[in-house]
Amino acid sequence: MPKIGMEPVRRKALVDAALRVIGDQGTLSVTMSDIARTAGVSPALAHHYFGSKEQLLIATIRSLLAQLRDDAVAALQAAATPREKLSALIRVSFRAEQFAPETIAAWLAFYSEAQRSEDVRRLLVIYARRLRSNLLASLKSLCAVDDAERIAEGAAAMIDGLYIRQSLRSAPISIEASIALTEDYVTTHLDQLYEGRAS
Amino acid sequence: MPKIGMEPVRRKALVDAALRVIGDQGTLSVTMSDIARTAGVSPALAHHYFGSKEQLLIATIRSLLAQLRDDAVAALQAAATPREKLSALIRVSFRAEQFAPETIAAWLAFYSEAQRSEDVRRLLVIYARRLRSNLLASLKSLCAVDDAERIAEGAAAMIDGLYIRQSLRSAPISIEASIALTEDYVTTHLDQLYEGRAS
DNA sequence: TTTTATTGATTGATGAGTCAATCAAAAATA
DNA sequence: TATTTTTGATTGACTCATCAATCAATAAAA
Repeated sequence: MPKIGMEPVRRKALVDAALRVIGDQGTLSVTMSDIARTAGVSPALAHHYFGSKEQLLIATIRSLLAQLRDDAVAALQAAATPREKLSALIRVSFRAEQFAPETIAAWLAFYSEAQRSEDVRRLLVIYARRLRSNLLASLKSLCAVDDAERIAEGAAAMIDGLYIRQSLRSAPISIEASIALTEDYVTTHLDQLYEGRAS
Repeated sequence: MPKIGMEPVRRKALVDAALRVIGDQGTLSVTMSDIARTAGVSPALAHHYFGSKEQLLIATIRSLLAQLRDDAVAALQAAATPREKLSALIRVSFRAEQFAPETIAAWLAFYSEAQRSEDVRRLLVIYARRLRSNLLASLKSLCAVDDAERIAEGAAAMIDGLYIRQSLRSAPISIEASIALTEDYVTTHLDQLYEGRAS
């Protein structure tokens, strides 16, 4: 079997397998054996290519993040006006794929891991910053900078919060409802800036 | 040493120790030894009183929840009007103690565990429902029921989201800022219902 | 003496990481 | 073309550490 140039193929297979296994089990306490089996290779090979479980996990988060970034970039390009870009960002966050129970479970596991691993934390901070700054960029065209910052912070928090609530699967809020709630937040706060000027 | 009537004392000590250790390490993958040592007893005693690690963890979540409930009840009683009750609920959620990094780390760990343990999930659902219904009760006095439901959902999501973002400790939003953001959300949405009636 | 509290010692399971050995494609050589 | 050498890919078997859970034994109250 050994053909040459297997490395990239195996790396990708292992990363994909890791994401699937983590999502299914809802924890980072999955075994290298589980991941390797899902990828169709031996545990030893996983160690051969990634050196340690920690490194494989980090590569897995990176992959998730890259995917999210690509989606956001594409969505932003397809949108013309700042207001449309805002909506596009919100919609991307709640994509069916992103909002799938297994994906959410994986995110939660990573957040929890970030309490221990500085590397993981740094990666998640990148995600948080990116969401915030993407929102901010569009908002700045629509209102004053300090208002924009406040609204971006609020919208980002609401998006993350809807994720968490989704993870409990109790009275699950639909994707559309989540989008509507976030859109409503942004719209209402933008409108408010140009209507009432009382205290 | 063996004095009689130790059981409740030890149970409490173990639960408190569990919460502290979990908060410090940011994971439920703490050892019974760690917890027992922190509580000043042997690991065997922890098993004696709780039967298993799982049971000790469940008792720990229950304790966190009970504390939160008591705080909420007290805060609600001290508030007179529905609008004041709303503010009180928001403030309780962001109490310094609740918002401490270790407490947040513990919450995250429990959310992650809820993906696996039905018992844990059920307890967290109780928390989510309670927050939502507390908010709802006050909101119903201030606006139409369907608006109240929407606003309660949004406020609850924002509170949870601010927690998550706090857990990353990047550009940490202060307690006051978190309260202000949530208050602003509620206020703006309530006001909006009585001002603009355009599309 | 009986009961309750408590622990040290032990067990059994699990899982990360290592390593020497194997296998087959590719490259070099005849 | 046929043969040998080299090298990347791959794994089974093993080590070492960790940890939950058990249990028999001890000590102090009642």
